[in-house]
Amino acid sequence: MLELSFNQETVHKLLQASDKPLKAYNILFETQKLGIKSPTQVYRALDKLIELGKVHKIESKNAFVACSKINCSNQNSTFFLICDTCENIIELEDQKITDQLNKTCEQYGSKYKNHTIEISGTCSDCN
Amino acid sequence: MLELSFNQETVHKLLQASDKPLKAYNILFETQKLGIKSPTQVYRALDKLIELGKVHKIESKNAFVACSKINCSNQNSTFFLICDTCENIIELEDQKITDQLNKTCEQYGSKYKNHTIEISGTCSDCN
DNA sequence: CATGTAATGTTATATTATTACATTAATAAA
DNA sequence: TTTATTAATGTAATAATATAACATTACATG
Repeated sequence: MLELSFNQETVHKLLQASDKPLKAYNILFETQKLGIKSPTQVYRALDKLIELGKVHKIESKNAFVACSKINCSNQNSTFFLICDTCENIIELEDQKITDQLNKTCEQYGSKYKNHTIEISGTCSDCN
Repeated sequence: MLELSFNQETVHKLLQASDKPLKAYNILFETQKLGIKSPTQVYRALDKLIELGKVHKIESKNAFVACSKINCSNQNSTFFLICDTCENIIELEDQKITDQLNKTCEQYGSKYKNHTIEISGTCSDCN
């Protein structure tokens, strides 16, 4: 799996070109001119891209963004600042937060696998 | 708004009685015998309960849990440990994490409003 | 008891996501 | 280079999640 397939590449490029998270059906509409025809195709591409760490799902918005790092693994300390006003999104890493979460998990005897961390607010431009 | 309405109470009680997050349509099926008839009614009750801090939405699962504290406000430091295996969920608060997140927001000039923090893994019983 | 707000009931529909199954492409092992 | 295997595709149908719209009823409070 060195290279992305056509559908994967198409979806990935669209996400990379966007400064906001995109919803699956918006991705579908945008890529229909390029040959993608059904939701299934979009979701399959997204699944793969997420697995590869090239795309993240924003759970609180049911939307998807291209990874802004080189390539995230699932085990990363990634989290998001999301602007309520302009929908801009910043992807961040902070080992301190992940360490703290790990510590908490240990206290409860839980084995940490991965996380969703999404902060809503207003970005510097909007407040 | 001292007391919950019938629909709100019905949905709240069901969630309180459950040790797992419940999905909206499961709530609907369970409460149909009690008089609730449509998705709208369930979602309306959930919206209100969330607003009151009596229920939380688990974004990564599109499911809902009763707040295990007295009553969370939205500004709380709440987060969740979710077991992938048994679906058990633990609601926690940790001011340190929230402080850290706030600090990060400040660095980016963002104004923190609220957050979604969901940790997946396996609980002490399942690992 | 009038008035405004909150909640309800009901129907329809929008949005998000998956299943199922047949086919084609790509990879790599014999 | 054929064959086996895995990955990706195409297509249609449908499941699961959530909201819109509008008419009505309950209810707090001034």
